[in-house]
Amino acid sequence: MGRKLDTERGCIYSLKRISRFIEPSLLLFLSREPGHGYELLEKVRSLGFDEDQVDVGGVYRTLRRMEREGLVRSRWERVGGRRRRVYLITEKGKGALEEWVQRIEERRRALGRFLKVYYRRRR
Amino acid sequence: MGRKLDTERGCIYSLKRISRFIEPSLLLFLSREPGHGYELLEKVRSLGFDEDQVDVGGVYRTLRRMEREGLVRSRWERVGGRRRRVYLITEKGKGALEEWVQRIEERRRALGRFLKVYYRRRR
DNA sequence: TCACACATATGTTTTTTACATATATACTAT
DNA sequence: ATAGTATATATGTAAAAAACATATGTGTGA
Repeated sequence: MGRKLDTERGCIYSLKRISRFIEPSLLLFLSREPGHGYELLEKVRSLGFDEDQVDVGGVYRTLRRMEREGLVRSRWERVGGRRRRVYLITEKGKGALEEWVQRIEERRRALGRFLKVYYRRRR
Repeated sequence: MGRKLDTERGCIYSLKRISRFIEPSLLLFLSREPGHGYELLEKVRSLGFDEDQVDVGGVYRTLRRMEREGLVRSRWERVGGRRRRVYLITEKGKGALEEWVQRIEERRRALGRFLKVYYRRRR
């Protein structure tokens, strides 16, 4: 999106994402069961972090990066002639998820503090 | 920081910030009362979004950008010989804050969904 | 006068995001 | 048949944001 495009779109304010959620979300779903990119994309979208759509390219790119870093492994699968790269979480990936969860709980509390300050006077 | 530096530091996992909180936090505090950068820096830090310290440069840069965008205005003040650039929120800035609050509430709910999925099976 | 807190700011590099584009197969309606 | 849509996996690139370093100057207290 970006400020430039916001203006082009005619939006008054340009609010961007408060992000970095693709990696933890992918690890989360992969910690439950193996999955492929397209499927994981839908699951990540279901969390609703993004008012728009989650970037498809971002999901695939993040999966490949996580594989390079040893957080996940992958293998090709063929389901009815359709090829899929199915990802599995590694032990290292599980450790990373645990850390993400701590981080996310912290972040959620911080957002709570933000809102507490916001609503302190009004309403 | 970044992945490279994480490795250099000897960290096992490289978790980065889930960010974009400086702008909304500055608007939040300025919606309560005018303030200058150094003071606002401390207030933003008090929200605890960041496990580390909030970037000083980021705060000042964001304030200047917001002024260019008309979200805040500023004037120099002299307090005991010490010069400060005091910022005030504008009507446009208040509008932007309202939108940020919506966004932040959404985001908080999304984090809640994330954690709900995480804790669904374990514990 | 030395250190430290207060105060503001910019330069630069790296990382992340956003958006566009490319490719290929399977299925579904016309 | 074939055109369109859903499934599926990527990469290229530009813009934005973040991280980190550095520069500068004043006030205050030891």
